[in-house]
Amino acid sequence: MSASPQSILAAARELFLEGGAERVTMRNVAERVGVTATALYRHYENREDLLRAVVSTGFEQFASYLSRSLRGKTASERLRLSGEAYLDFALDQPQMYRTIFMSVHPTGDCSPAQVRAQEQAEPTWSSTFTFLVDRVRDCMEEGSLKKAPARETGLLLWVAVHGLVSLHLVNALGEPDATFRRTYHATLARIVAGLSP
Amino acid sequence: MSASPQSILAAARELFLEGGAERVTMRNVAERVGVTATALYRHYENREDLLRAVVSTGFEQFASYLSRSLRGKTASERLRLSGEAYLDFALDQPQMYRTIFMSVHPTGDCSPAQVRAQEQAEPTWSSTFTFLVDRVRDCMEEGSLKKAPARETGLLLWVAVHGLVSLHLVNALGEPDATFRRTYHATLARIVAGLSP
DNA sequence: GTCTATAGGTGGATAGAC
DNA sequence: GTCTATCCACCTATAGAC
Repeated sequence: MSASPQSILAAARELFLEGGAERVTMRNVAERVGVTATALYRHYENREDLLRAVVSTGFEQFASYLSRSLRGKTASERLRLSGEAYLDFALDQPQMYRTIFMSVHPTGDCSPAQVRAQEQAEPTWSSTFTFLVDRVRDCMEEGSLKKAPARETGLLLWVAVHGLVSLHLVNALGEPDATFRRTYHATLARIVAGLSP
Repeated sequence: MSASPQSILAAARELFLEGGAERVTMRNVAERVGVTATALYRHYENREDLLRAVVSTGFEQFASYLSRSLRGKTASERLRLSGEAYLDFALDQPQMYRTIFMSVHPTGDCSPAQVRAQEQAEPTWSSTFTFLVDRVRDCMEEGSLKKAPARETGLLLWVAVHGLVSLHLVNALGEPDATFRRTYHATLARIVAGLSP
């Protein structure tokens, strides 16, 4: 059996999507690849290193989901598509969403693992926020949103979107995905209505 | 040394507030109480039992925070105080907030631990939601909120409040508590403005 | 009620043979 | 590159002496 970094990463990713980070143990990954645990250390320094690679793929995927929304022809269409992309990612990859947006990434200097996790996570948060603010600004220039500080409006939208998604992902709303999509759309529509001219 | 159920629970609670459930191990608790781990089994059946007791205190505390808001004299004052109580709880007991509102409690029948956790959690979610909806209905009758389906408006407010709090608790907003309080108030004010007559 | 001793489990990581 | 053998750390939980 030959184990490439790619095959190892793929196995680790599978396990992660199935059951989150805790499921990604050297032993579990090795078993799925078809080698022993020690073999993995030829390709990844340690578990933390492997886990970081897994989460990296998640960050990239999230960014690619969001960027799809730029294909919209009008500013308000692009904003709508952003909301859609955000929802799609959360429902397609709930474990990734939890890791990126629902896990603690401390501010203070802590363990090296957490410091590195934050270095990855922070750009994702701030670029998510920035992306939304840009969509909002476009809409304000286009006239489809009331003029207001774009950062405040962007935050308001992010908070609503994340609030909905994260409550759904812990089953606090008690809705299946399909029903939740309607709740999501309806709630956002009401919020956007309050921000429209 | 004598170890009462209370002293054990207190130690477990301390550890939980410091570092979440994972820190609550029989060994850690025992060390803090001043006995050996095996002694704990005289007072709690097992770790799950002890952890459940810890989380129970959190649920009760959350309920007591919320109920304080009923002292407000007008409906809109009570709604405002509810938002304040929610924020206070989240900032006072972030680990508890995470456990109650940011941890997965699966819908399907899973391990006994998760089933029991859900039995505890679900009433808390739905009673939180119901509590908010009641405040909203009061406000609508009072005329301080536009007439609309109270459940939808209540959900909208819960989503906003939880979105703000949970992003703050994972440090996604990069604000210290004091600054965040202002962001919280400002954002909610804008949302409520959109719902006012 | 609390102790010591102990069983049995999961997981990360290394040394050295092949 | 991968294996076996092994060590270490940490956890839950029980049996039986005191």
